[in-house]
Amino acid sequence: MLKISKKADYALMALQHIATVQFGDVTPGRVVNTKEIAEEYNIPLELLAKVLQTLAKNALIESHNGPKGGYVLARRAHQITIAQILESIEGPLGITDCSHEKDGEFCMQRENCHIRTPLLKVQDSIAQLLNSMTLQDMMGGTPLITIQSPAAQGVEQ
Amino acid sequence: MLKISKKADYALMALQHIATVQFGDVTPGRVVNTKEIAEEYNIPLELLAKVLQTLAKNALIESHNGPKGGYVLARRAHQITIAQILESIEGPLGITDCSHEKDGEFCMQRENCHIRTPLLKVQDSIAQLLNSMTLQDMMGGTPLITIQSPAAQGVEQ
DNA sequence: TTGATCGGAGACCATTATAGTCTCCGACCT
DNA sequence: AGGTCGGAGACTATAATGGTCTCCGATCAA
Repeated sequence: MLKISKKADYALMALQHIATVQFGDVTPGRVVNTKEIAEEYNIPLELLAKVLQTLAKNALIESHNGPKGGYVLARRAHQITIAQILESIEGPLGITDCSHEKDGEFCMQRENCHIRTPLLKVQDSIAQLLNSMTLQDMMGGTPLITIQSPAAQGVEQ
Repeated sequence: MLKISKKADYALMALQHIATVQFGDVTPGRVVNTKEIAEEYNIPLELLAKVLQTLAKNALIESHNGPKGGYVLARRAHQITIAQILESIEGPLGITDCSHEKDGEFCMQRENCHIRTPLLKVQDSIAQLLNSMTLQDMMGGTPLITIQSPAAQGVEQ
């Protein structure tokens, strides 16, 4: 459950790769093309192409046409959050169908629904988590954040 | 993205309802049948039936056959976590395909994959969150937990 | 200036997951 | 014994997913 799509997976791999190339020690600032990433990670070329195009449209990367073209990060790695990446590909975070109900839209359960509010809290927590992690956290072996939840203590599993 | 299924939604509503009836002030200990829940929340009866059967199989509720039959919580509300409910319906939490890879199974990207470890951390955090919330937290208007993540401060959105 | 190399964009397709329905069975209480 | 309940399975329609194919336009370098 709560699985992210392959496309989102590919997006993360690609951005991690671009970030590493761009801000690494070997060839800093180099432009990375789709084929290079596809081959490195065994991702279907054309599918990855669409993913990268989407990321470019969402201004996470910049595209350069023509020979020697490819992609470069649009911002520094620590300014690109995991949430932004995932949302670029999969759309806004929404635990439930009613997370983004417009005015006048109501799900069939709404009138008696008692779980909407708590679920939105859960969603907010996940959003916080995904917004607190950046591309930079996925580079190198830097230790990652762990969640401290007040209610977490004393809950046996 | 990261949406839970309708079935899982229905499971949460149903359990919240059963818990409220069972531990509420009005008719404590009463057995609740499928039809009652389906009508209260506008859930398709037969679909809800399957959901409740699954929950029973996973020992979250106990079923009683025959007239005057129905369901009762198998444990007290604070001993049933949101994680347990969701996993009963949707299977184990898994952000990525490779979350539950058995020995010898490898996704095509595995050999060069640099995002697996960080993603598993994210998954752990979400697991913690869902395990720290119980059915009881969904009853009444009790304020719910909020996540405190060390990296959360100073991250602009 | 022309051609190979890149991204941009769209239609298209197969497979799977989801949401929901229908039918029949067996347990049980009265 | 009959009506009320859950148990279980097959079945279907629709949508999302993952992936492919084709054509276009930009661009650099020979």
